[in-house]
Amino acid sequence: MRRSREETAETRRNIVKTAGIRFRQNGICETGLADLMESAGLTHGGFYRHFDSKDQLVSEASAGAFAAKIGEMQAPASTARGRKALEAIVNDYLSPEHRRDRAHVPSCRTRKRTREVGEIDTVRGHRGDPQMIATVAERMKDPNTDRTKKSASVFVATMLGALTISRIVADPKVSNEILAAARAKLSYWE
Amino acid sequence: MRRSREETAETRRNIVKTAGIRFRQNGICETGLADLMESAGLTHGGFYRHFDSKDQLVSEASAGAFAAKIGEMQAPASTARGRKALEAIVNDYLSPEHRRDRAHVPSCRTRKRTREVGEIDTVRGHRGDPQMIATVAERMKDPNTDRTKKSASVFVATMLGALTISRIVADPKVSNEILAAARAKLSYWE
DNA sequence: TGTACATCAGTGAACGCGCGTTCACTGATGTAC
DNA sequence: TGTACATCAGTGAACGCGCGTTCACTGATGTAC
Repeated sequence: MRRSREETAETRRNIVKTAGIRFRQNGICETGLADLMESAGLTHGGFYRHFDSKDQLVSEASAGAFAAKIGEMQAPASTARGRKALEAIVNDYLSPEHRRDRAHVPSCRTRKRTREVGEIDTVRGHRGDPQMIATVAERMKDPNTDRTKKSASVFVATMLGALTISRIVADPKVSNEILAAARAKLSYWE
Repeated sequence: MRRSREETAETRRNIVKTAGIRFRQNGICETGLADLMESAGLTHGGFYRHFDSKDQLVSEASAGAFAAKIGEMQAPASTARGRKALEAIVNDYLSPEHRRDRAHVPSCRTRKRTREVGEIDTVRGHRGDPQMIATVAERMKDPNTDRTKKSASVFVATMLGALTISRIVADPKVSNEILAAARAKLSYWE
């Protein structure tokens, strides 16, 4: 039952979109291809008409999620500068919604190779340079100075660490307190 | 070829010790039981004379590593107080040696269940309460106040985040700079 | 515009690999007498 | 202190499960004429 070009493209987009959702909900390793394809309304055999491997899908889906995240961060941030801009980033990054994201589970064995994805991409960007640090630095006063770059990197570290701990801690009350404490600290960062 | 009680206990200790090393070097999932047992000078069949499952070994090995880490942290920390004590903790936690540790890869599928281990245990402790935060709080002035507890949790978040980012970043120079920036920031923490 | 053939999206089953786990077996240690 | 039997640490092979990947097949779309 061959499909038209449009239908094919639509199916592919649908798979990527579904993957984005499932990866976030259940984690990447925990989402099997059969599962995923069923969610997308297909059988798993057809997967390889669209992708060379699960790895490829993971890359594509997390690239999409990454671009969306950076875009989100830059949208409110670009209207403001300094304190306000950073606040918007922090509030988004240290939000309960982001905490719930499960696509961050970092390592997954596909055949021989190990791929790292998820949260890491958000921090790192896709070419190895820590893009999130750059984004934060841009919003600080005196960007491009060495001092600011260092400050931004520790700023991001604090966000990432707080998010990680908030995900680890069992008690949701304690977890929220940690996020709040980090937000407070970051609000008068210098 | 039954072994004497002493030999048996020795073998068991040897397995746990070897596991500690291998897990740190190669990660937990990446260390297969066959590999591991061979490193310990045995064949993998005998593993189940000593442990019910790989999970059990992982728990035991990381409990050992965890205890050692906390002990290490508390040893120099207990001689000093305030700034000095924290400095010792930070220097240890944000050291290149700790960065090289690969036992932190957090998620691993063993049959049906998913176990989280490694770095997480160091932060969390073994009963769900964030033990590392408590350890840091104790070294601050006015411990037991709410303010200090919050400060300590963000302090630990910053350490954890900086370590995580330093592990992600490809360029070792940048990686070191991030660790250094975090150490600097944490040295005048209030 | 129609016809004939190639293409290929999607199906459903099977393959294969890694790796944790089990098992029959061996022979030295431990225990009962 | 010796003897007979049970136990069990360690061996090496086999099992089994999950899951990514491949494959023969189907029939609608795309293309050539």
